[in-house]
Amino acid sequence: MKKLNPLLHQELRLSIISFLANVEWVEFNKLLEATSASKGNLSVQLKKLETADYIEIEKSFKDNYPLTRCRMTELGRDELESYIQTLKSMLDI
Amino acid sequence: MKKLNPLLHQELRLSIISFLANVEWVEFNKLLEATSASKGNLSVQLKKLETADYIEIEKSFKDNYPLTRCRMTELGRDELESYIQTLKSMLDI
DNA sequence: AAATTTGGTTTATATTATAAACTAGTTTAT
DNA sequence: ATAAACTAGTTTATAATATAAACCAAATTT
Repeated sequence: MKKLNPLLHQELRLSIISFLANVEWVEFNKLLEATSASKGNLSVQLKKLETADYIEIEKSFKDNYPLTRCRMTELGRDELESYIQTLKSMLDI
Repeated sequence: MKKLNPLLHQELRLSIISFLANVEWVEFNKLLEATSASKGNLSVQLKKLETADYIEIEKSFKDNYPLTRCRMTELGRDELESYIQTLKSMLDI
């Protein structure tokens, strides 16, 4: 039985990654809304995904305010695909 | 976005449940082999699943040794099905 | 110019997972 | 018959992880 990637096998990070899978650059606040996470938790989990190179984080300013955007990397996409395959075989779906 | 049942969204417990989904009564040692877990971890996670009534645990003796068998309950089966549906919608699969 | 809001980050705490240590007994070798 | 080794687990101490509360810097509103 193949092991589930523990970085992806966590609800918030999986929500983030599966959300990012369908779009390009997404703002922090958009993810906040999409995932219903707290800001602190979202910040921490985004950094973990970034550290693993599953997403990239780009910081800028918009209308004078800091603005953080994220998008998935190729590695992130590959790992998600692989995670899904593992799940499918585990669950027979 | 529906929440993933945290009792099932854990690798070992998910392995246990998805293994039990396809069989009837299974012995502790069989699960040990099927999941490659440590005995302690398996014992703990089985108890959690039993506490939630997702599985039942039956203790007996075989050839003088204690023997523990488990099987899934109807609730366990329902919750697994529901977990899979949530995952599918989350991951678009 | 004080109070509030925005857009986050850091960090302390709570939760969870895991493996090491233990229990209780059985079998085997001496 | 008794010590050593093994079976089949459980308990518990520690490690890892998740989460939210507290914080920060700057911008805006009053």
